[in-house]
Amino acid sequence: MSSPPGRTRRADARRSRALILDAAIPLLNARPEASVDAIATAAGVTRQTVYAHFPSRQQLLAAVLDRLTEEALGEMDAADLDTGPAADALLRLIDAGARTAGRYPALMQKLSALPVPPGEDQARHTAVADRLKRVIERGLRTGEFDDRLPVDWLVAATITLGHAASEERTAGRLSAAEADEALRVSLLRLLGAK
Amino acid sequence: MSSPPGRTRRADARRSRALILDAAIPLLNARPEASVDAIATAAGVTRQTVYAHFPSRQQLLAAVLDRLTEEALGEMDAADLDTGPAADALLRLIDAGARTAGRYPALMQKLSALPVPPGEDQARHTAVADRLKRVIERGLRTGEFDDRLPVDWLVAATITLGHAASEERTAGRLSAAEADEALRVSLLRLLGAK
DNA sequence: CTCATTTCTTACACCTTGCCAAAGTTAATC
DNA sequence: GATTAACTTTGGCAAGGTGTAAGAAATGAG
Repeated sequence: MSSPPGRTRRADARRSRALILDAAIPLLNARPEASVDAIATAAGVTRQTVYAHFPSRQQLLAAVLDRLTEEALGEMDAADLDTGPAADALLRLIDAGARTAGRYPALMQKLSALPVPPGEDQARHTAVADRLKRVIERGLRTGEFDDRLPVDWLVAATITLGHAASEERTAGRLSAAEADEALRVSLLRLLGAK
Repeated sequence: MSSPPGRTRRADARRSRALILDAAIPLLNARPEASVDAIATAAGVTRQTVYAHFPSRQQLLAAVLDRLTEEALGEMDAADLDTGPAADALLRLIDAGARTAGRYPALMQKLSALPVPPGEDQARHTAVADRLKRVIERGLRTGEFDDRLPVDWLVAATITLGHAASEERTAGRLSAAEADEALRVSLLRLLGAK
């Protein structure tokens, strides 16, 4: 799987794994039903090599999701979250996440329907949500946000509104500017800002 | 598909179609990857009969989605939407929709990842969203809601918040009462209710 | 009752997932 | 640099799913 205890894998193994994921992401985004064989071919590798790294198709998809999550986290951490008004930090955070997710819309759609291994999802959810949570909690502490709703709900609602705005934009029902503005106003209202 | 021009189909054909959909819904909800053959068997029918009614697996799933949408619309129309405060009507509406969708959580998850035939989705989206839109527009006219955001965005945001509350509840992160309350407060804030 | 529609049976071609074993290659280690 | 273990490839197999087809049997409509 991702990291069997601590063993050091050979260089070509790591490279193959990376090649597979690198090829899988754009391919699955273009054609979400792409077969394992198609992914292997796109990666310049044999199907059996894929199975050497990922026990099943689903675990491959899970690894793809992990990769994308890391990518998003990278962009998120580039936005400094402890500076300035919590509302602004929140918007920067949402924007960073949306930017990554927006790069692979079809893929995100597919991955969202993945079976949820109870423990594992927690980690991914936490990784993204915790950053959001920290910012929201800062806003609550400083009185910038209203604390009459549970923090975890505010986190979930913020994420889902971010998704919605992203979708309205890619569906062409809102321009990029309109979507940004709608999301901004909506979040401020939701959080009972100021 | 649903209604080839206007021909009158034989009684047993209509019955078979209904049997298939009736069987497909609970089966797919329990096991979203169920094969066409499994669905046919559950319906007491042959696989070829299924293919006689639905050209492909995906079109069968689309028909299932249509069926569920009708079901939800039925419950939605049972709640009278033109009476009392728009906010209350909105909550009744959301609740009706959530009740239907909540009956088949796994299935909804799967169906949400269906390929979207551009024209066709419009009809379904409109059917549900229009009812929401009408209520929201009433609230805007009466000044009950704030009109500084596009109506269509408010509709989309309302739907997505409804989904989120539903998920938080089924995931056990919020009790039913907490979810209701969180959704109520959030919607009122989002809509800028006075 | 007759006929057209619908269903059932049987069958086929094709694709995908997973698995296995043996033979080749490549990188790590001494 | 040679040895050894890890990794990849080649080739192949079984199970199961989708989609299509043709003829026989059943069933509803007129």
